[in-house]
Amino acid sequence: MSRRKGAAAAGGGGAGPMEMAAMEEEAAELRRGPWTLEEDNLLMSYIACHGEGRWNLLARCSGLKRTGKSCRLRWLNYLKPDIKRGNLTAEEQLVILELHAKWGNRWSRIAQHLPGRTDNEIKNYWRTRVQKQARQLKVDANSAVFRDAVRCYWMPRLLDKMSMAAASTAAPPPLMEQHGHGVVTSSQSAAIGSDQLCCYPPAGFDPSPSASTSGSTAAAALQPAPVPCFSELNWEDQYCYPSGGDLDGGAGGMELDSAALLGSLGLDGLDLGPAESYLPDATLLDYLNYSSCTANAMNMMVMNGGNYNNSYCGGDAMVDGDHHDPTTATTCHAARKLAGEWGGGI
DNA sequence: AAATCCGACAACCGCATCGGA
DNA sequence: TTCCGATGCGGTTGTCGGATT
Repeated sequence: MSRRKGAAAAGGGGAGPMEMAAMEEEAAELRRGPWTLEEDNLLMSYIACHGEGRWNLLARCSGLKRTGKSCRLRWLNYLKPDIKRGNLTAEEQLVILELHAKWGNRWSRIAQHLPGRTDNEIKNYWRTRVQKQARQLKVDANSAVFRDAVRCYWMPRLLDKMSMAAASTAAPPPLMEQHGHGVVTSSQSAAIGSDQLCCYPPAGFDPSPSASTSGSTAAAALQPAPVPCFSELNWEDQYCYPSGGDLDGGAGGMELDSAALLGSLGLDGLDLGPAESYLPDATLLDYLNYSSCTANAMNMMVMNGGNYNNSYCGGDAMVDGDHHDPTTATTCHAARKLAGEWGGGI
């Protein structure tokens, strides 16, 4: 990189020799690069006395040999007391993915919806992790194909994590909140490591724009180890109970405990009506083999205003005779019901 | 153990916008 | 209305530390 030498480069035309000399002298004194502890303390104590703003004045009067811009950035991105540090939670990642799909690279706007996070941090997250996934898929991070991949495979995995974190801590599950901007997550803090992104498509995903849903070439490119899906965590142990018949009507099987499932989703008391009115017929094996995720279905439905995308799983779960997941079906049904109760304006 | 690679993030830069004189 | 300094925003790069060879 051919980086310009600080403010010295800004000293363009119009200035006389004396002024130029003064500017060069000033520029020569300006510090660049990483901030020291002393500089941080100086900046913090100045702001404690005089408040934020007027950064150029601050830079001149505080004794810091930094530009006003540099001071502002250091304060906003690092020193400000309400800055939240550490890995982005699954929920925060979800918000970023959703809002970026909506607004694009409007980092500061996105940051406004993530208290304690800076636009710089979000931007870095996007560039280092999200774009990496796009590169592995060999698609543009801003392309519709990649957005679909994010929505259909990445977001559900994040929602899985949220569900799993909720289950492991016995804390209340994610509650969907209705915000003006769209998504919507609770305040869980399921912090995950930077290496734990889970964005892998199922077999059959092909990112090429002209491709159909078969013949995956990109699945192998997405390397993060799959995180166990909600449905892989013996959901039938949690939300089913022994009954005289399978869900498909066979003998000696399990029946879905809708109340328990809805309770896990924070939707206690939601009246779904009779299960047979929306649950499909299928064998338990079908359910176990079907890697759709209950909480995902719920959240995705809510995010999409009840218009669940069949390419994911919900539509199939409701109508496809080969693949059924009663938990998904239940939550899809619940989401549609909620969408209706909320006036469809989710 | 040393060299190299790579990811994460702090920091800088240029440009756009805003607001006051 | 215009000018100009201050501020905000997004793109890009430098640096550091851990992982890998």
